[in-house]
Amino acid sequence: MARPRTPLLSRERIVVTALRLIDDEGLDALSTRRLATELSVSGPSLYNHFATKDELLDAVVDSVIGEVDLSMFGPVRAAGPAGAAGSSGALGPAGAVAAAGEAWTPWPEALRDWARSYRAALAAHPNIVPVLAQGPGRRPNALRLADAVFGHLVEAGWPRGQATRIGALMRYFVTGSALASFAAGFPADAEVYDAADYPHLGEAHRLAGHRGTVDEGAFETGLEALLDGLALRFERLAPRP
Amino acid sequence: MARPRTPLLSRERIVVTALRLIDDEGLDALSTRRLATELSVSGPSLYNHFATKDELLDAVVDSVIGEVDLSMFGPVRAAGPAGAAGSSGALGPAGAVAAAGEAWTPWPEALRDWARSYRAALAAHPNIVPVLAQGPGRRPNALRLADAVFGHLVEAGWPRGQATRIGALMRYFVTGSALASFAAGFPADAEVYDAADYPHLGEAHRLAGHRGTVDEGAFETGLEALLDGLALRFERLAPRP
DNA sequence: ACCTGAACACCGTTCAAGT
DNA sequence: ACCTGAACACCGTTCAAGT
Repeated sequence: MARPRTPLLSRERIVVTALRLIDDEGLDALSTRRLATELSVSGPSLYNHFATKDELLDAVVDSVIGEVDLSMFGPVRAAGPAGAAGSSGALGPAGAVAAAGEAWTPWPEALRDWARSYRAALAAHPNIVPVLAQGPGRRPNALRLADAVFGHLVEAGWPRGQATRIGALMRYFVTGSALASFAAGFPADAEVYDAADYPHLGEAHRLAGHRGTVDEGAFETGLEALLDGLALRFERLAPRP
Repeated sequence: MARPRTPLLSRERIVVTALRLIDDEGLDALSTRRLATELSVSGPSLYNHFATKDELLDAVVDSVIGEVDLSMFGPVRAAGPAGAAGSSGALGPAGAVAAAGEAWTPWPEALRDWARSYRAALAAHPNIVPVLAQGPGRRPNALRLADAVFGHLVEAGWPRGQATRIGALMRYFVTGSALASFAAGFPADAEVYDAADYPHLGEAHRLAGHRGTVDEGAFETGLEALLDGLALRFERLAPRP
């Protein structure tokens, strides 16, 4: 067949199919040959659209990050020619509000909403989290996310150094919670938990059955604890009369 | 040569060499053939000691978890015939103290010390964290860790459901922080951070250079925030007069 | 019991060849 | 420009053969 008049593949079709394969069968199931079969082409065809498998994985990861809601951090900058509506010079909340006519969300609330959306996006595709957790790299959506969080915290009054740390620690917590289910990590087989070896794990075999609620509860508890702890720190920073 | 009179391999030698390979060259560099070469044997020899590569990886992971300090949670139960000194039935701190003659560490302090040791052990081998984060499975050291944390929290007065969530959220945070450096995830190349696209990331190219302090600072900030937030919750739970 | 080489069904990637 | 088959240097694992 050689070259068809209308291309059989596109980057988007490849990315979507790769993500589905990773979701359904795990990261190890994604081989270039298997993916090509899934797309009804031969293996090397993929190299017309991605230079390496790593570049393909990068695109898959960024498509997942793109699902994270960032609207709580203020006006979304257009992907096209930026700068026109740019509030890049804004030094505080007042500036952002004035520029966009949008309500400015207090940082704890914004952080909470964002963390939930972030976790939801990642938890929908847990098998790819180890790749994504390696950092933003040069992926546009990941950089946009980092920019939005950092910018909002600084505009809210956090010193830049602290804002960096908060961005980091929030990512630690969210990626850690999305990487794997805590509950499902404990085998459902009761015989694993010999009372002589593990005196407190007598009920651990039930965890996997309550996977959803356990993990969700742990995430929410941790998120609230983090925000409470950060609020204490923020008050110490800028004491209110 | 066939079978030598003294075995060329042992599980421990294989595990140690595998971990070194993973640390030095990444998880992908660990192939059974490459590992065998490193051990001066042929590939299939490994299968006399581990049934599969996954079983080998499990052993490597558990050896890393074994480095985590659990002494702050009280007397270490002997690996041999347990039960003799067993405080398995202890319902509170007083019981543990009496049984072992050891000081009982308040839960926030114990949790802090443990989290630091946990992170240090994992951060020393970041390339294997994705494997380890999948949960304790049937690995003895991982189960021992879960047992110690949960047991201590319950003895400290946390309801069992809350204790489970705290164990989970602490693991989220620690594994997330050890999985990858936040700072190193941002390319050191300043040209990545176009001001039109990412107005707040103008200094992000400097992050990688301060990798150690940024990640350490973020971990410590997050840990203190978590503990502060949990302390608030604990007070609400059992209000002091 | 513990090691070997040969073999099987896989990998990621390159490249010349086709339209 | 975009697809193909053939080829290269790899994989994890099985198995019969050796001592």
